[in-house]
Amino acid sequence: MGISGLLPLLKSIHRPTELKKYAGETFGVDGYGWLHRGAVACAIELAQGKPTRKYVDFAMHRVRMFKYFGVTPYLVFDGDMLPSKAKTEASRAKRREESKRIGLELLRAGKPSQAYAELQKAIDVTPEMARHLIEELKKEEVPYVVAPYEADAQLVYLERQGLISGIVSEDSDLLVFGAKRLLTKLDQHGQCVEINRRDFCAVREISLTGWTDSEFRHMAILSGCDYLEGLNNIGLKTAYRLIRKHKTPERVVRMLRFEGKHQVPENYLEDFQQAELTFLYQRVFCPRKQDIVLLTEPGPSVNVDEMPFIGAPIETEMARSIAVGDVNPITRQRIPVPRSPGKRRISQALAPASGPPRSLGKPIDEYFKDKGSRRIPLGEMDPNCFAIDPDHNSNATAADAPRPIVFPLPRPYLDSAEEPASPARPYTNNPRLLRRRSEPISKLLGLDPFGSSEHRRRTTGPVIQVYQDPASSTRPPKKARLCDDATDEEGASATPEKSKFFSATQQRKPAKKKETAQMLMSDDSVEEAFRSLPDFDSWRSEKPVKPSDEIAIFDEGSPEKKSEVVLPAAPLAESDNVEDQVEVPASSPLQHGPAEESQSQGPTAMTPLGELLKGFSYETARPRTRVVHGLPTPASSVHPTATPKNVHPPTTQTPLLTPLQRIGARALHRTTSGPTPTRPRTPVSGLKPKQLSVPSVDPASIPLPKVDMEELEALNRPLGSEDQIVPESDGENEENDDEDDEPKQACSGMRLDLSRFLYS
DNA sequence: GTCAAGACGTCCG
DNA sequence: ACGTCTTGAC
Repeated sequence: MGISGLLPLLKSIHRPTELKKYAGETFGVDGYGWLHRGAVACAIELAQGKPTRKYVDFAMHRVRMFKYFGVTPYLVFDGDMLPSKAKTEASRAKRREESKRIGLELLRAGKPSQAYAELQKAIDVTPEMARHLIEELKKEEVPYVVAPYEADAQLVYLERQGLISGIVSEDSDLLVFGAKRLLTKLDQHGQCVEINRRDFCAVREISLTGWTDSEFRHMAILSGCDYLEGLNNIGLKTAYRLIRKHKTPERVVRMLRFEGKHQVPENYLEDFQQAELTFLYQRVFCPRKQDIVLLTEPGPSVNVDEMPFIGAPIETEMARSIAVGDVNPITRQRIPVPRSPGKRRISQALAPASGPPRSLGKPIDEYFKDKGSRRIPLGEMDPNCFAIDPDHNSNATAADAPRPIVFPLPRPYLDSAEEPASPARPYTNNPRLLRRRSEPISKLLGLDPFGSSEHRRRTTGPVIQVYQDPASSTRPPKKARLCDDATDEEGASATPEKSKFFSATQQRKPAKKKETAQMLMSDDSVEEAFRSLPDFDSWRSEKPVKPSDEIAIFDEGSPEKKSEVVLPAAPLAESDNVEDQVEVPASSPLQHGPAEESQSQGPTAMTPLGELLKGFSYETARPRTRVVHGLPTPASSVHPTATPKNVHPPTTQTPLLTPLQRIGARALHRTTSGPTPTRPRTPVSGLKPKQLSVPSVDPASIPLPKVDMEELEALNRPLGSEDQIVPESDGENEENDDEDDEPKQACSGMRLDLSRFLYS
């Protein structure tokens, strides 16, 4: 279930990838999902009560696929259901029963296909089924855990703890829980799609730029989620608009009631808050502490006792028993150990643990201190050996029973810092940057209703390179509609900025589509870009110009290129050495002193533009993005989705740079490692530089428009391993990162992928 | 009056 | 994921 329509809404930040690109990492997976899919294959047998283990086979097949690709799966199973879900679960159970009945009838009636279809709806994944799978997982040393309540929350917790570096799931709820890295649409070949929280700023469908987790969550809940029915006629888009416009759920509800167009239940707000608290504080099992904890560390103002809806507390020993799969999380009864399916595996199971890396430090040792018993193939044990009296069993379990195997990841950066994961891929982590960016705006403004004190680990900052071209004729109206009423409410702070910007622009091309202009005005990604024009500052320090003139630079090249230039909203984000010339310190008087970042830049922080922008308190408080002004070959800033006209101009093909551009290009070149719109760094061997510049590629030959070449390159780069290799790198010593030192990395093999990717 | 965005229901893998 | 229906804007 989850939030219907959320994943499609984020389509523009879907990054096609393959599992093998995450080799060496551990990914959490939703065990229920795999079991369910496996169960579909044997729906009939299950409905008939026949013994079958096909669902186990399916899941294990996936496990092996993960291993094959070098990725460690960390299976997480659902536990008990939350009170808030109990009702819906009850009705679902009823429906399953109904489907089962109908299905079996159809079967008897000799309509197998219809029966099958019906029986698929009757599938119920039980703790016993999970237990069967768990037995196999133990044999293969696959880490797993049974969540006290929902697997989603558990997965996100594991991710925050750095026990996994991402989550493989089809459930969009994970994003609402705060997942940072989600892999979806995984197929049997290992193809999948990555959705990264840090890319949210790049979503094209709606502008989530600067949105906090809190706002995002509000939007999701408002549109309807598992914990709270949505209001009639309010889907995601509308919810987005409402939150954007009114900022807080309270105000949204007040407005809705005032307008009377929507009927809002009496206690909607209370329910809403409960839903949110459930997303925030649901109980999970911490493999490190071996105990129940809350998904989010509660602040002082949070009274857990007043939140029964997040699930009842669970005693430590019980929680452990549940976590390892010994006890049914719902009934709290011991789950009988299934009779051995796997005699063939005995030897393997008995084999001295080759499994988990040994030198892993103490938490791990703890997990393995019960090694002895773990080695005994449970499947071969007497099923009753665990059937102890309830009083006693918890103790026994805690001490003797197998525990989830937890591999501390070979990913130093995960544990090292507050700023965890900044993982891999096209990203780099500049803690400072992230920190800055993660400051919730609403907080700054004192708007956050439920005090989004939340997690410290939020990743909000813009990270990926986005080539939003507001002028792109592809989507203006939609966005305009989504944003327009936001603009009129946004108040004085925002408006002037826009008008300044656009008055300038419009003067230039008055006759140009008015529509477009309006759309632009309503598009805050423009503000975003404008606000953060990095190099404006630097430029100006050398040769001050009026903002409008700066804009002019963009426009001048060629009218249609304006779009490209205006927006590469950006990313930079990830450059490690951000503070160099390229970065625009500025923009946010509210948020941070230019202090640290501008050793060399100090002065630029308050350049004319900076001052200009001072007025826009709200806007400027948002995370900033970096824009790469047209310079480096325009090509680089062309997003694949750009209309052909954007791509074609021959001029874009010529890498001729003005001196100024060269400076900028050099700076960017040197300082960025993430996907940036900048002129390509040295391409991976096997690719000619030219191939990286978009114009040289026929747009038509690019099947996946959402990906741009820079990103592709970045994606194919072994950043994951970089992180591992350079654990402590604070970002200052990686100048060459994205350049030619790649060969050094242990990923020469991946290069092939790039070309494949490019031309497939 | 038209058009299109968005919500919602149904079907499919 | 697709298709239909309702609603709101122009």
